[in-house]
Amino acid sequence: MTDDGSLASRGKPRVHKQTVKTLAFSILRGDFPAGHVLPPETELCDTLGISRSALRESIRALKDKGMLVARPRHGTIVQPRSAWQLLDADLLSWSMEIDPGAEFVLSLFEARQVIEPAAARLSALRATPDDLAALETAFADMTRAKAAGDFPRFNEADIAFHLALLRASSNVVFIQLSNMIGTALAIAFRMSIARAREPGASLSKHGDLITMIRARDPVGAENMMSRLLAIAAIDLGLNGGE
Amino acid sequence: MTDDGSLASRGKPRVHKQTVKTLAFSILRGDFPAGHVLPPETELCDTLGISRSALRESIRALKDKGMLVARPRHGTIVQPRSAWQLLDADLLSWSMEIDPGAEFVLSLFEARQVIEPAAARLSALRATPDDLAALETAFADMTRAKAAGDFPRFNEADIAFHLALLRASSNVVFIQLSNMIGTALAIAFRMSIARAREPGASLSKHGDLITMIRARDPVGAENMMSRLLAIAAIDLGLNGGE
DNA sequence: CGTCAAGCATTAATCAGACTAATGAGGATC
DNA sequence: GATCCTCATTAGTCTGATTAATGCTTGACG
Repeated sequence: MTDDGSLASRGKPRVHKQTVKTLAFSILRGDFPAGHVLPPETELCDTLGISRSALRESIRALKDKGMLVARPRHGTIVQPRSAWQLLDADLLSWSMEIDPGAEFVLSLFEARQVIEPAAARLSALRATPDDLAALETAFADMTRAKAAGDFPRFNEADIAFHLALLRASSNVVFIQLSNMIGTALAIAFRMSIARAREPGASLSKHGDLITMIRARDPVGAENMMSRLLAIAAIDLGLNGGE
Repeated sequence: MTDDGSLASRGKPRVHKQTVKTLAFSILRGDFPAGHVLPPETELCDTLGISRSALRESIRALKDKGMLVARPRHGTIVQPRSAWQLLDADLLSWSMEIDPGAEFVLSLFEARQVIEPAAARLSALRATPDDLAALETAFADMTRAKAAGDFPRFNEADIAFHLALLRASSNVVFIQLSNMIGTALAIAFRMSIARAREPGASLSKHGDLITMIRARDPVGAENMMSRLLAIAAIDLGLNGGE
């Protein structure tokens, strides 16, 4: 799921996976605009130099993501963006790799501002010792990475922290949105880099949040997370939504 | 996407789609517990009476949903629930059809309590005339259906209302969660039926919500939606989360 | 007896080509 | 002009053969 062919991710460059990415990128890049019918299967097989089974499995994947629809006699046609399942793990990472788009970035952050405080509240009510340990570990990694000036590693630990928080909420829906949150954080990091800002100004707040959760203070945890995200919003140059 | 073979949904009973459902149901029902390897492709083809291409496309779909993982020499193994992408449209409807599960239902409702008030707030800021018209139409349908005592139709209109609200928020992430919200509402409706309760006690609140949005009152809209959901929580016998 | 490497067997992944079915277009019929 | 029939196009399905990945067995070696 997380491995592409680009990085030598231990082993096996499956054909259809590569094809899926190729086709998806073509669509994302706009080579095939919405409503456009792409060439017949046999022709595409020729172009891509693969067999029909492999191509069909690739197309199946893209159909399940809402990017394509196939009908006999008509061909395979590209669906408008509105039909895509943008929260799909693959689609999310691809569109991030190409170009997230300002509107999408804003939507992601708005969603974080709503979901993460709620997750913090629930975590304060339900977090298990294991959950707290995961949060502590991530926080320790963040602290260490910042001290070392290793910002990529800091971002990684930051993401781990927020995902651990979602898991601690014990809410299945929130946990399922981990991909979205993780992607949003990765984008935020890249934007910070682009602006030559130092990320991690809110490090101490993360520690305070753990304290709140440990103290079983749902209101405090929720507020702390809101404040944390408000700082992040300023860092990103967003107005914060209010 | 939305059509199954069960209902005569205008035309074409595709083989692999039926197979996907069959396999998914077997897994959901627990015939194949997590970690279990299902029979080799050739054998499964025999059992199901289909060709390998069809079976393979079906398995691809389930792999993309996180339910299966295939490795040469080992076979295709069933993944634990934690690896499944539960917010996937198909998976959501299937697990609802089989058995939602109390924990999952609670998670869905908690997510609604967080997301929908926020969507209401954003709608008050951004709703276009078209969005308002969609809300009005859905509300009118609700009113009419309730007057006629047609509860299934009422539920349908209710879902349309909430989806229109998400769309009016202009937040891509919220819009993408339409499936989840719709499913949650459908479950809520079935639970109400099971308890022999009359749904729709909060009808007037929906109208008030439209008024708030029309008046561009974000705080009022958010509060109204929260109250509306609190009523729904009571109807469902949930404690409401606070 | 334990360790490691080569070969073997199993299974998914891929390829190749034919056949089937759905469906819109265009022509024949009235 | 409208209706029905035929046909061409394209995705869907089937069949079976080949390739590649990988755990397991086996046996050599220490």
